[in-house]
Order: sequence, then C-alpha cells, then structure tokens
Amino acid sequence: MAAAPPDPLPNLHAVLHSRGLVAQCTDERIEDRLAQPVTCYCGFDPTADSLHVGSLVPIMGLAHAQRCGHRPLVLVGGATGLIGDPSFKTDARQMLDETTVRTNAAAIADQIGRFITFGDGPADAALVNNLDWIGPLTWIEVLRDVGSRVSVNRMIGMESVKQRMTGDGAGISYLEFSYMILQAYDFVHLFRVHGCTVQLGGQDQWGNIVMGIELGRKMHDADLAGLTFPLVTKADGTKFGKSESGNVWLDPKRTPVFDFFQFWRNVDDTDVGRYLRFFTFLPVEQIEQLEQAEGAAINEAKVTLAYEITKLVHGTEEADNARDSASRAFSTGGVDVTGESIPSAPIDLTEPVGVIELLKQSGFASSNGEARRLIQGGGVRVGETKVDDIAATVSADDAEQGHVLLRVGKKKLFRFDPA
RNA sequence: GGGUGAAUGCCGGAGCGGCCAAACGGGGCGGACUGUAAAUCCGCUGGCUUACGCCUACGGUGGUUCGAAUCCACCUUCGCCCA
Repeated sequence: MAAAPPDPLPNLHAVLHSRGLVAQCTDERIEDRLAQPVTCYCGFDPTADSLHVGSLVPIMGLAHAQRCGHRPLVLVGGATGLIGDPSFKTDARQMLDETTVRTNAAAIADQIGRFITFGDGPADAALVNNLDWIGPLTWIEVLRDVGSRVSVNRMIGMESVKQRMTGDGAGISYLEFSYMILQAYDFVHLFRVHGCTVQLGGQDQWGNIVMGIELGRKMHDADLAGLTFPLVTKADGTKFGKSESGNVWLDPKRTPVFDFFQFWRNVDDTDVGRYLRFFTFLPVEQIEQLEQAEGAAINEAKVTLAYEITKLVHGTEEADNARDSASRAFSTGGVDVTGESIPSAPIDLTEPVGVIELLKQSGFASSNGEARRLIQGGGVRVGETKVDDIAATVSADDAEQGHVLLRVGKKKLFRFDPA
C-alpha cells in the first residue's frame, strides 16, 4: 500500500455524512477503507445528450471523492443503456441504438468534466464505457463465468424486481431482469482492470451495487464496498427535478440558464439547507448560518443556493448574469433585463405583432385559445404593462431599451429582440 | 390453451342511447394575499373562433339507430382465474 498522503485529506465518508449525502453503505468500517486513496465509480445512464439536475447528487459525490484524494471513474452505461434499468420503474424503458448512446455518453462526460478533473494523475478521473467490455462478451462466457455464480432466488427476492413481478406492474422481461447482472459485472470488471473497490450510486441502485459486491467476492474473492446517496426529496412531496416545462437539464440549450437559476431560487423554504449541502461546496458551517435565516431573509439563502449551483454548472459569468437578471426582474421592478441568460428569440417588428402570437412563439401558450385564456386571466404583461385585450399587438414603439419583454405570471419571462 | 373482467381527457375516476367536450378528484396554469416561499381563497384547464357556431375526442374497425362514450360483431392490448 502506498504511504499516506503528506497532507491528510478529509475522510470522504465524513464529508458526505456531514452533508447528508449518505443513505446506506455496505461497510461498517467504510471510514477506515477510505483513509487510503481508493478508486471508486458511479454510473450514469446515457439516455439523453444531457444530464438533468437529478444527476447532480452522484456528480457531487464523485467530486467530493476526488477532493478527498480518491480516483473517480465515471461510467457511462453504453451497454446498459441499450437495455434499460428496470429498477423501480413501472414500465420497460425505451431502448437506444448504439450511435445515440455513444453521442450521449460524450456529451454527458463533458458535463461531468465541469465538476471533476480528468487526466492521468493519481486522483484524476477517467471515463469508462461499459459497452467496451460488455459488448465483446459472448453468451457462453457470461453464462459460465457469471451466470453460474448468480442466484436467481436472490434476484427475484430483490425489491426492485419484486415490484415488477407482483401487483399491477407491467411485468418484467428477461432482458430487463438481466440488467442487474450487467451492472454487477461492471463492478467486477472495474475492480479487475482499475482496482476499483467502491461503488457510489443513488439509493435505488442499492440492490445492483450489492449484487456487484457479491459477484466480486465469488469470482475474485474481492473485498468491495458500496455507498448510496439519499433520494432527493421535496418538501411538498412532488418529484424533484421537474419544473413547469419538464425536466431541468444541465444543458443550457434545453434549460436556459435563467430558468435553471430560477429553479433553484424557487425551492421550498424547508429544502434550502439540505440542497445547499447536497449541491454546493460551501462549508457546512456557512450553510448552517444561511439556514438560520427566518422569514423573508431565507431568500438570501435561496439566492446563494441558486448562484452557487449555476456557477458550478454554467460558470461564473452566466451565474452573475442570471442572478442580476433575476434581481432586476423581480426586486427592483426595472425592465433592463438584457442578460444573456434570459430565454429569448429574435422578432420582426416592422409590422405590429399580436400578443397572442408572441405567447405562442415564447412557448408559454401552445394554442391561440390558451394564449387568450392567459390574457383573460390577467396573467400577461409586456414590460410592466398588463395586457387586458386579447387583440392587443406589440409594435416597434413598445420596445424598451431595444427589447420587448413578455411576462407571464410572476416568474416567467421571455425576451424578444427586434431585428 | 380455457374462462372472465377491463380499455374514457395530463393522471385517477364517473358516465339512464339524445340534456356529454364528458361529473368528481388530483395535477397544471392564471389571479388575490405574501417573501419570486408555504398555507388559504377565486378563476381557467381539447382545437378553430370576438361571438353564434364548427371540428376533433371516450382502444381499433365495421354495424344497429333519426341519433352512440353508452347497444351488437370482430380485432388489439392489459388484468384476473383455471390448466
């Protein structure tokens, strides 16, 4: 074993624990294990060409690991993405083709690269794709080397499988059933090739992680461990990570930075402290101070939360932009909302354009009827002026500081830039 | 393979052959109140239309009827029971 690093780094488990990021771990003595630098991994599904905020917890987990001197492996599930994880899903997942999976994997790795450092150093992260080792496997090899060491009795006893086999679920196909074997095999492979001994994952991955550990013991007498992160919940009980417009993505093309910022700015009071711990690197002491705030002062903490996360994901400049735009739009009542982060589109104002048309172009209304209802409900403003006529139009004269700002409700903004 | 039940709008879930764009609940959106919070209250919630109205919609295809989400036949899918 290598000598301890000269500057003792904080213990990963202690760090994660202090931030409420530990749901379960397999090893009572995980702290001892993590006293030495280890190689750990966490998997991400390449189901889209961007991650969304739901993946931030595992990303932060890997980032903390790296900061504690460990070597993170980012596994993109190229192979498992071709199958679909059945864990706690009610339906079979859509399968993707290999080209898509490869493209998505690259995009995802790029996003994760903002949180952790890739390279060749001892604690530098590496990107691995399980398609590279699972792809070449033959059916016979798998059955003989892996299948002989896996108990179906155990598998059907797992909660994630049970749910699909009983009740009113959609049933489970053999394909999906095999998913967990692939994931277990990943762990064993990474142990063999990279000396990886710890797997991190969401709480829903517990069963899969445990399977990998058992398989490692049976195949190589390996001593593996796992740690899961808690499920991110919301005070109102709804699913975390969704906004009116669906998933909140890390890709600014899917979720404009302004909307991203606002997503965090608008979290429930009671969630702020937890989210600060989960999603920022701010010292716990500072977070404790922030969450002391009572009443309206808690908004301070929300701004910090939104700013810090936006900075991590989109960079300082974008974060400044979003924060300033938001504060102008909501606090000072000004209309100087020119920040680049606000969703916007060009417009031709040589002829007056109906407000209904603008509502449709901004995506706030999907039909004339919906746009009309919004106006009739009193929810539409152009700049600071409330629109109360469904036939209202906007012309070049209505542009303020060269822009037309369309507002729906209290929080939704869209900027039109006249050509 | 046999028997049986179901299939409705974003979801759940009602729905005597006409009064059904379809009760009710949830969700979502808008408004009031606030702190860009929560709770509460009010309104809206298929498309086109200023509106009268028209169109599309109750798994699919045909049929009965002046008229069908509601009746019949077949098909598809799912659930349950038996083998």
